[in-house]
Amino acid sequence: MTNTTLKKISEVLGLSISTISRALKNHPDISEKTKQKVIELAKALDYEPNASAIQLRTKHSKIFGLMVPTISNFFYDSFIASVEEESRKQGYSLMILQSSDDPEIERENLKLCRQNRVSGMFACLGSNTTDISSYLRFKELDTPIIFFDKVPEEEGLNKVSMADTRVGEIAADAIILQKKKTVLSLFGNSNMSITKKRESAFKETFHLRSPSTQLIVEHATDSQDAARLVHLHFEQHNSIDTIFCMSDEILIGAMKAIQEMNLNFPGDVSILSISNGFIPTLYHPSISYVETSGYQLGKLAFTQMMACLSGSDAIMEMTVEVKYIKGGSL
Amino acid sequence: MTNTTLKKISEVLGLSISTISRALKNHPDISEKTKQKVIELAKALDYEPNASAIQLRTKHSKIFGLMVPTISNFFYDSFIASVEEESRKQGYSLMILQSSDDPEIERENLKLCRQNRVSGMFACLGSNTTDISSYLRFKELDTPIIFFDKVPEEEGLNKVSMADTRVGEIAADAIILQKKKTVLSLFGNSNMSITKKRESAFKETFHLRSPSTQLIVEHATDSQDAARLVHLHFEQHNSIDTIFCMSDEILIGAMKAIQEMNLNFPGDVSILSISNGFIPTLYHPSISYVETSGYQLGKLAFTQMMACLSGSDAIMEMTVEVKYIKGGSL
DNA sequence: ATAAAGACCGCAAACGTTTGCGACATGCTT
DNA sequence: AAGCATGTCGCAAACGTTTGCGGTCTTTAT
Repeated sequence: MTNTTLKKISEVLGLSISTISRALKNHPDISEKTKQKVIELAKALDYEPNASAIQLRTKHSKIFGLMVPTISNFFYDSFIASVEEESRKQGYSLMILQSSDDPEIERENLKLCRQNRVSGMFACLGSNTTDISSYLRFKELDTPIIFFDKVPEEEGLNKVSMADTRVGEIAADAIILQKKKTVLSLFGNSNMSITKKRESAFKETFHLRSPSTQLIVEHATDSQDAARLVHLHFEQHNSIDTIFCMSDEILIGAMKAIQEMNLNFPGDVSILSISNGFIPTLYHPSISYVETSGYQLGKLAFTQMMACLSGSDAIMEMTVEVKYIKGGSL
Repeated sequence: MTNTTLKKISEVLGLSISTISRALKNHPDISEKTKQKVIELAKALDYEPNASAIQLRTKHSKIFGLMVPTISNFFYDSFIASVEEESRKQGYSLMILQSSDDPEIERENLKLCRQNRVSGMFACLGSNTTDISSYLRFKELDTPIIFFDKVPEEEGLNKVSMADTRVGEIAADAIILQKKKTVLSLFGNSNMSITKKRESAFKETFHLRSPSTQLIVEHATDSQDAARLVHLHFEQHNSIDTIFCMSDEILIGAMKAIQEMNLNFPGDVSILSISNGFIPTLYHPSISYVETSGYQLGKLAFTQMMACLSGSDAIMEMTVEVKYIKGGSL
């Protein structure tokens, strides 16, 4: 079964290729009669325009690139789902790549996107990405690039992220309000800007409003590490009354440790997390959390992308607002 | 910043376009000296081949299409991650679409893939998809299409799935082995072949090996519905000693209900689930489950895709083996 | 009757590659 | 000296579209 092209239709109908093309796009130059004939035959022959040819000719790929460290992640997958949804509505497709936190793969993937001449790029930095020159090439090519979640610290780039300092503040406030004395605070990889922001705001808030609270700060590399840290500190301090987890991954580890130690919450220890809400509601009572929604972030990123595409050259750094969701654990 | 093309390089070097093209592909016709010069300049000018032009010329898009009902799902996202990983290694990109279980969107997405002339298609049917003619068009175009997870019942198609009847058997066996008397069995949407297979194998096994076990069978539409059903049956029967959940979604709902009723497991009730293992290990003790790995299924789908692309015209229906993972809940 | 104005359509170039074929020069064999 | 193989390269067509421009024919106004 050979593909049907404009040429084939034109030959059957005895018309020129350009007429067929125009007829299918409802161009005013073409008479209604021929339009009807063309459309009919096109349908009969299952004509589907060749995207490559159109891209080559028009230089509009109608494809967005999207890179995340990993797709299997509660935050990213909702972000992706959100962007995919909007893209589809606007007639764009998504090309999704995962970097696996490997700078080499990251570069390769970016190259792929450039070669496919994506119309725009959504990008989340890997945790150990230091050189962002590969990202900057998109700017040289006038391809808008929107950084999300883990964004570079350089100025002059389009970024959307959760209001991470607010996240830190709100979390700290919630804990302070409950008059907690000793809180084990678990953060993620400390060279990510997201960690820095959340951590410094968190600490700062305690410093200002409740300097007497004892803060034990740790950095976990993953779930297992978080569990290890919780075990460790509960063996040493028996005074810990609160655990704060800056991400789902860390929360999962912490909860495992708590259940293994047969601790009740909020009886024996209170828990607060930062999450999109899915994981916290799996537990009983549900975990209190500061909400960061990948879905909302996706919407924001998309509108920013559209703004760029429609000619706005303003560089924007936007954040989506966050709120505290009270569960039963704090 | 204008894009650099073969033409531009050729003009600078005073060579023909074809020579540039051949030099960059290490064609034997070109002398080492010119190759060096060309490669050097190409690098200096940040030459990146235009994928659309290549596609148009060679008819190889090097892009796979992948459609799932939703990306935000423990099973699918690991499947996607798996396929993405392999694709990248083989120099392919992935175009990911979600149908949101809407046949209309499903058709639109498939059209998009065809227009982009994907080299192959990975597809999972939506729960209320009945007409698969839109999928079959790929076959007419000689584009391999691999169905996974929720596959059509028609013959003569490439399919990979979990060994669903085995899944049902193993689950039933595990319950029988523990001599359970009354089991509340929660399945999903009953017009999906995956549900049918698991359910009939499950029932059949009980029928053969333990006809005295009382089976209460229900179909839940989602997590909430599963929770509702558990509450409902526990108010009526106080003899239920086991709950079986055919998916993560259902397990989550069931667990919520159990925790709300303050039931201990496996003390008050035993639990068995079908899952990739992530959700079951969040609870304590961890839930026993029959393992179905999206990751493995992805690998299998990919090898089948590669087989199709390398000319094999054998239609294959393959399944990945499953095993019982004993947790503490049964 | 003639000119002007639409209405309708075709020509051909262009987008950036790949590739079969032929051209030319050089060195080697008889 | 003629013939032949070999090493390097360029020509030009093709992939499937889009689009500026120009052409023809019919209609309408003068």
